[in-house]
Amino acid sequence: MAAQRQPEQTETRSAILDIAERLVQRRGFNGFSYADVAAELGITKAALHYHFPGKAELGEALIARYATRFGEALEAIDSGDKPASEKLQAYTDLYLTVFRDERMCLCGMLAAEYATLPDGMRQTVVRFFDQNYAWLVHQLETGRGEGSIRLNGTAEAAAQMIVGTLEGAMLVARPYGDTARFESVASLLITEFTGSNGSARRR
Amino acid sequence: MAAQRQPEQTETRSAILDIAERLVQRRGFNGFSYADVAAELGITKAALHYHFPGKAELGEALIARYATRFGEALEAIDSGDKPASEKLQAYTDLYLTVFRDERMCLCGMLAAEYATLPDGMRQTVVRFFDQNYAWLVHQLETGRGEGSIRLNGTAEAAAQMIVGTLEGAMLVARPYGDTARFESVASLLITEFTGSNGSARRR
DNA sequence: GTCTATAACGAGATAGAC
DNA sequence: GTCTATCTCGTTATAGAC
Repeated sequence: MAAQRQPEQTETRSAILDIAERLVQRRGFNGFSYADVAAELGITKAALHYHFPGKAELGEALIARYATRFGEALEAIDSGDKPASEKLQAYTDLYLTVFRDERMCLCGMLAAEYATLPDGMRQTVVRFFDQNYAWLVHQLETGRGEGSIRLNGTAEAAAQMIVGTLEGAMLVARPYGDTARFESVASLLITEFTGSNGSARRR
Repeated sequence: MAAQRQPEQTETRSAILDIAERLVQRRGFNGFSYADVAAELGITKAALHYHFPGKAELGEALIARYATRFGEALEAIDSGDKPASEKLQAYTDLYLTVFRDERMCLCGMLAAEYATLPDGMRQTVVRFFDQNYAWLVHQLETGRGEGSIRLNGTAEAAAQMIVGTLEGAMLVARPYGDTARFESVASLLITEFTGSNGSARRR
């Protein structure tokens, strides 16, 4: 079990993705350039084009990796033996971690820029959200069954509200750079669907 | 009462703002250019620079006008003799109108691009959100007093949740171009704070 | 895999005529 | 106020050497 990496996942390739990911999450897909990535990594722009022929391909690879990792995080949450309400809390913590690093959710950022994205990236963004909705619907329905989750409408509508609220809370808290702003919204959201406010609020 | 316009508000100037506003709301501040505006208006880029010396000044004027109009809409809602719960419903309808025109809220879009904005624009964006929070806090506290609004936490936290949820609902519904997605989230939000779902949902 | 060099284009901006 | 002409710079991308 020596190899931890996938074939074709060179270190340079993943270093490029790391840097580009942070730049997109902070500045947007239209707010960064190959030159930014190259400078930070200490190689030339031409070398970048070897790994990713164009910005569109880089963008798609970015979303694909992000979705894979997010999916793994969701699986990890789901595998625990906890009530759905606590899994929902863990879900909101994923967003909190992103916000704390002064980033926007990658796909939230790309949703804003959606009209300017190449076609391949658009489809990949939609798949990311679909993945989130499917996971949440499963948790919400499970939670409704076990009594840890309270729903006023369909699980689908609730899932859309959860994703929308978390993405929006990140978005509007960004100009204030204020984690407490994000956390208080997340806390209200948890309260809405569980009747309690999770473990976050103390006073 | 002949003049309806402000001094210095020429028709060209406001036509530029109209076009640029729509472009920013659909494509983002980093996703449009002077050339786009000029082409659509049928003048040259140089003429644009006469009205707005640089993109930063155009951007600031854009937000300032947007905030003024939004403020007028809020005043109009507030002046009606209705319970706060209905004023909150009217508030969500403002967002719905924007979404129906395939636009993002101007300042929601700019919040995503916040890290790349010139300083003057940043401050103007923050003022827009502060204006919204102040109006909502007033409505929520009034509504709590008259019994039409139910709050689980502070009015400030609720105001942040409302803005966050509406901005986020617009954001994540954009890739799907689906008004129903936005509406169902807005409806759940209204339910959360009033106990009823407003006038929107029928089945 | 990474480099130098350069092409090709678009963006924001300015000068000066009309 | 709007134009033509031009400038400078940044961005994406390619060719070909090492």
